[in-house]
Amino acid sequence: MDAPSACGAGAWRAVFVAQHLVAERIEESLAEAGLPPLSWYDVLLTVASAPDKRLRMFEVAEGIVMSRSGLTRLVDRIEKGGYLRRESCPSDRRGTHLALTDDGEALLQQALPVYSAAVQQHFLRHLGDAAAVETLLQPVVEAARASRKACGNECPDAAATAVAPVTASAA
Amino acid sequence: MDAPSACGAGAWRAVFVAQHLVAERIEESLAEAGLPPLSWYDVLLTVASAPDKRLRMFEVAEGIVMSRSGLTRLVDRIEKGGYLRRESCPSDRRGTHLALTDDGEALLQQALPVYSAAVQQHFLRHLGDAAAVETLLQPVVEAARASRKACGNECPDAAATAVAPVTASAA
DNA sequence: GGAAGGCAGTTGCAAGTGCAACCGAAGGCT
DNA sequence: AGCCTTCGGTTGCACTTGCAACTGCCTTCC
Repeated sequence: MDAPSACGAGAWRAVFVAQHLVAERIEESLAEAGLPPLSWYDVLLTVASAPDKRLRMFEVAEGIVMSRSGLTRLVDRIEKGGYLRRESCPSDRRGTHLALTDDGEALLQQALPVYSAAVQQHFLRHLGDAAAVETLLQPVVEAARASRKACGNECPDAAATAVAPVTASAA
Repeated sequence: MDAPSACGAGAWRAVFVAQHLVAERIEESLAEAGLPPLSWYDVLLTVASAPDKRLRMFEVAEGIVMSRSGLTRLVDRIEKGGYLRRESCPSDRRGTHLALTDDGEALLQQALPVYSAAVQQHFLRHLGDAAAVETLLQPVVEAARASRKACGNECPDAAATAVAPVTASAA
């Protein structure tokens, strides 16, 4: 009777559970080291890895999969901590550029070893083939991002497909 | 310069982002169908797949990776919706058994096609080898669960490391 | 040039979640 | 038996997040 797992939902559950558990463990490692929570590095690392070290709010929001309002508050906190700076965007006066402060760079230097070690210990260490996971999930991420934007308004074909029952579960 | 991805964190990012994006899309599919949010099915499916259709609170909390207090409130909501029933546990008077009501079973019958279709469309459809992902992540899940319990009480040496505050904010 | 519509970011508000503290019950120890 | 520790579940509280509404700016079209 366990159709869900039969139709491959087990893989989804695995991703779901693994993400929650590993995130939990990484948070714990960071907290133990007296460092800010994981979400801060999502932002800081995204900004740091930008070609010119500056990124728009919406670009970061997209990169870390967070709502814009959520990012506004998150950036408020990080900025108040002194690790991030809001700058006006010369090309678009609506926009805001995010840039790391010196403290922000220092924080990354301090946190990256902890972060990397946690990822290694709680994730990579137990993963047979990390590259395979990344490769397999890449299309999922891309499709979901595309579908996300498209559905910002609506998704006609997606909705159409959604009504179709899961054929695989017929097993 | 992208050390994080070099050290394999790319796979972690992929899992992180994929989970968030896919969960978002599934939530959307459920909402479009006028169905309750994903977290409800985490509970209902977990209970429904139990051998005797009954599960303790802590078992469910563990299965869906949620704090006990969080589950208490979540079960409050589902129970108030009429889909779940708290029963006293005969073997342990501290305990609470969760069981589906008839409406709960009906809800699952109604929701599973939508849920499965969403998983199919936003996840499996783009996944080359679902079984491989599940297999690769399984050890991660198990290790994280084990590590979770172990540190559930405390991690003395880790606490020692925690005394160092982040000095970078001294600017 | 001016109006209409869309986009970037922020704010009010409500919902969901975790931590710490608590209560009652179970199990171990003397 | 009685005490003490541990465990299961709930509650108070604070925090984070998303949605909807709003402001200001950009873009398009007349």
